[in-house]
Amino acid sequence: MIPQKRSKQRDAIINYLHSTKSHPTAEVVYNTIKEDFPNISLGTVYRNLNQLSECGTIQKLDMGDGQVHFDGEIKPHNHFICRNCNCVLDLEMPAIDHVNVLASSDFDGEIEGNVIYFYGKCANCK
Amino acid sequence: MIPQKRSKQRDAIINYLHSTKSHPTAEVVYNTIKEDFPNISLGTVYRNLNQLSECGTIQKLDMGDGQVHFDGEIKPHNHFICRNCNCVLDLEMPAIDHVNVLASSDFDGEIEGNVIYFYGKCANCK
DNA sequence: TATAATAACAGTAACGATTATCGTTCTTAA
DNA sequence: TTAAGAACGATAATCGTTACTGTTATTATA
Repeated sequence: MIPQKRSKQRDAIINYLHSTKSHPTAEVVYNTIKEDFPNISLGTVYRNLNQLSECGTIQKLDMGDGQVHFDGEIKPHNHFICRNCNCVLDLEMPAIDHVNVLASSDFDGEIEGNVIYFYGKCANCK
Repeated sequence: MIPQKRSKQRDAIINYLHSTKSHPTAEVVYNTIKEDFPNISLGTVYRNLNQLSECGTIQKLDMGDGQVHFDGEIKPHNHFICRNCNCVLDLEMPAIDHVNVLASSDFDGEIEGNVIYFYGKCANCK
């Protein structure tokens, strides 16, 4: 689960994700890291992305476009997906926790959290 | 896009989805319909599920478990996913549209809608 | 009711994203 | 410095889904 030995490849992946506000797929991460590590394997990228998201260093985003995206920003925030260009943007907004209370009325289980995705047109596509 | 000829297979898929409150995957739909149509093809199930969700007869749900789920209930409602048993439940609650306004402040694009998934423990797993 | 056009089918191959395997290389504690 | 084994690169396998192809079923029209 938690990495036990350091590796240059993993460091590079973390650095890249912390340096960008985009929300790259594994493929994009792979192609980017490849510039510095021409021999890196796609499997290595997947293994590290999964490991890092399991231990909370990065965030895994599934927004329904058939590919998982990764986000170096781990403080809670919401995401916007453009229906036109499919770009993914962070939304700066207060945590929306009160909807959990709304959802809890008339529900017998226990609601621990929520994930909200917003859809529409980004500034460029509007 | 819109079906032009009727088929028993498609009717069976619609009936099944309208008769259950579960949110089956294509695989589950396939195995269920197979009881009445032993020769039905998985491709037929996928083709019809996609067609039906395109024309609004059913709803497509991507909840981040790697498989798409389908929902015969098309009036807007939210979903709950149990972190323990992975079941998917409908949440009876008012539409949560005001969060779009919250999200729109400080955002230059245009927000058209949102999808909220709630996570936690269902009544059985609590 | 019979016919003809073609939508929808079953079977299966192909695809794309992701995961698993395996022998080799690198990291790190002793 | 060394040895254990974590992490790697290369590649095969898996899984969900889509595309293709020849056949069957639906339906508008005669």
